[in-house]
Amino acid sequence: MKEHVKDKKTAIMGAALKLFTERGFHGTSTAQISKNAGVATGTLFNYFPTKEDLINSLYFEVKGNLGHSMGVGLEAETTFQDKLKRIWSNLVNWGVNNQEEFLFVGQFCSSPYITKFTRDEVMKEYVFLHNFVDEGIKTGEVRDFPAELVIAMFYQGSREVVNLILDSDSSLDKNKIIADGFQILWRGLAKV
Amino acid sequence: MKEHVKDKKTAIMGAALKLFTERGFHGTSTAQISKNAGVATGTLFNYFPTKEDLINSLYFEVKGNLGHSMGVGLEAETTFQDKLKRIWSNLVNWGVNNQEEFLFVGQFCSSPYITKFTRDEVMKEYVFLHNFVDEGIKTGEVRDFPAELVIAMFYQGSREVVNLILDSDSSLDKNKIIADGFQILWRGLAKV
Amino acid sequence: MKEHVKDKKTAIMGAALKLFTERGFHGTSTAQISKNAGVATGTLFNYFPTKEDLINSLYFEVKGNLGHSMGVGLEAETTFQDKLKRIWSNLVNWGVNNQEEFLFVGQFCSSPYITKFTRDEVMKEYVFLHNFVDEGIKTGEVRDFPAELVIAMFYQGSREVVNLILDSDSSLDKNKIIADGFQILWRGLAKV
Amino acid sequence: MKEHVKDKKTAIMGAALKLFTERGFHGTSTAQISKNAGVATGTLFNYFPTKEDLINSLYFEVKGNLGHSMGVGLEAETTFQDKLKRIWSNLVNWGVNNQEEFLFVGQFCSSPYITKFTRDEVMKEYVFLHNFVDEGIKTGEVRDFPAELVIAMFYQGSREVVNLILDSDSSLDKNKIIADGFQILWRGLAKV
DNA sequence: AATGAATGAGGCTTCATTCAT
DNA sequence: GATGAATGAAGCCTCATTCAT
Repeated sequence: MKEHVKDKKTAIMGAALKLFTERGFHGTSTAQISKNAGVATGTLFNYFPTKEDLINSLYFEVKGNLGHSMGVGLEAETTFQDKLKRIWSNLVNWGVNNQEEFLFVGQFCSSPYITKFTRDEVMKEYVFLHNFVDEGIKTGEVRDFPAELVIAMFYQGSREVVNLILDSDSSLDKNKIIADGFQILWRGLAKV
Repeated sequence: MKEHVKDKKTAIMGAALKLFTERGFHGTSTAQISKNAGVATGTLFNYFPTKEDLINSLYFEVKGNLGHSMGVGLEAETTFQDKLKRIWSNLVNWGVNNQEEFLFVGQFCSSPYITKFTRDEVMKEYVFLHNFVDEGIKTGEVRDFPAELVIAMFYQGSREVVNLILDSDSSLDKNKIIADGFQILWRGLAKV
Repeated sequence: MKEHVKDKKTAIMGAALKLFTERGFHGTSTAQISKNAGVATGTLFNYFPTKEDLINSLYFEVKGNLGHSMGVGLEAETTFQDKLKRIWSNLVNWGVNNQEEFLFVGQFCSSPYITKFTRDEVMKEYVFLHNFVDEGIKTGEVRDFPAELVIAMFYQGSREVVNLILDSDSSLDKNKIIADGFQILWRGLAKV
Repeated sequence: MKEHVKDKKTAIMGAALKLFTERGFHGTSTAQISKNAGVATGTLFNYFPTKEDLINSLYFEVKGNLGHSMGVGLEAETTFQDKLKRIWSNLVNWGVNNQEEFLFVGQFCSSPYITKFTRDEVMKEYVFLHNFVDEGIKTGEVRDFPAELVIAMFYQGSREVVNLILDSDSSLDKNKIIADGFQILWRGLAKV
């Protein structure tokens, strides 16, 4: 029974993810979402009181998921550079392997439909990245730039690499771009 | 007479710029735009047959404007690095001085409401940036990375710097961030 | 349950019939129809995706209904003349007893809002009249005129009789006009 | 100058005739009429204070024109039958030679946009037809049917003949249909 | 008389949400 | 919980008409 319930909820979120990404928030009707999810129009509102609740739940889940992926396998790395590189490739690979989620996050990260509450809640997953970079600056591995600047260029840099890989016109090798991108950043950031 | 006409059109585009940026395309009604522009609902449609025509005209104008600004004062610079730095600060300063335009472009550059035609038309302004970077790679000023990657990191990097400057929480010095940002990139890109 | 549904649909079609006939297609707003039918504005579109779909459904139903009525009781008649007379009075009586439908058909039979598809679909009901007249000409009951001409004069003749009967100014006896009208036609058409 | 004025007015009425017939009253915008007439939107309202005024003027002119044509050459005929036949072919030929006017009259003769005033005004042209038929009944040339019935079948009969001739699918000879149609009617109406 | 930009009421249709089954 | 018909506010766009030039 619990399974059954989860099925419908998952189906709704899946359909919403796809449609919101393709057509935007107002461009997608709850009826379309229900239809794509294979449930009745009323059912959606059993799980999400409001269309905005739905997109906020979705954003929370997807961005949280990204936050988790970011840190996977970090303990296996020893040097600061290797750890940072691992985070970098985790970010890029998540985007490449979860294309819809990647586009969704990019599109709605600064959307007015995502409440400040959701945004703040999600940020908690990213504290560790801030701490990690701060640490790097303190220990001198990274040159003395404002931490926000470093994080922003790092995070958006990884997104650009994903875009390049996903861009069907481009025939570049995935792993090479990941490595090249990191090299640019690391040479730019590292001391010496 | 021509002035009068231009007034209304300009007022509509101005209101649309602000509202589209704040609330998205579907989140903004043509009635709101007309009201904010101080014209009747019907007047908007005298100038733009369709809401989509309006946003496309707007995008064309705004992004074209950005394209122009990018190259201003370039002839005063001599070295490749100085030229690139000038482009960088042109980009950042345009964003800081044209906040609404900056956010608008960021939000709608990959929106489905902007037609391929508009996008292609606008791209023409950016050919010179591609050529410039290609040249830099060929002459060895820039290390041998894929040009797309370099351009993407450069362009998006400049956008991140603008975001940081505009971010009211941040109390960082504008010129320092511009310089720091460029330094990170240049060290990452330049040969030796 | 089914009843309830049918109620609303029927109410909408009834209101549409009356209003379209009185004020024309563009002269009638969907809001007026909904209001007259006692349903919400949106409800109309649950049953008819489009205003044009509504008028086409209506035309199909009404003209089909007329087609059916035309042949009622035909088997009770023996001679060709009696059969034709029965069709004649069926046509007239249908018009007199279904005034709104009668006017509706007259007004929209050559309207651009009725699609060719609807028109063709409806025509199927009238094939039998064509065959019947053809037969009459072949057996010599009817003089050798083009069948189209005969049918047109017959069908439109019946319509004129209805108009005369409905015309409130006229104080003529209904059955007499029906008989007179048929007499004129029959004397005009019959051999000898 | 007077010519010039008449030119614009005529152009407007011509465009209106065509468009009203093709797309109906509400289906045609005054802007479309102006455009087709080659004048500015405002100009139309210099001649016709209202869209309804325009269609009423048009109806008055067109139907009056038909009324006139009906009686042309009547004095050349001697017998009642020949005179009636002349009216019949005048009616048919007017319709065939003035297709747009013919359709316009058919479409708007019972339209709510034509005021009772216009309708009555126009009727004056048709008094003579009534008198003519009355006379025929009184002298015994025509059998004793209600005059309204005779006129209705006569007038609508002529319209059906026009429809048949204009119907491109039909390959019937024009003059034969005119003669056949009259024969049907005359045999139906005439004493003996 | 001629023009056409401006107006704003009104038309068709969509859609988030409710609720009786 | 699940369903889907019903609702009516709100959205995009049209259009008859006015009026300053």
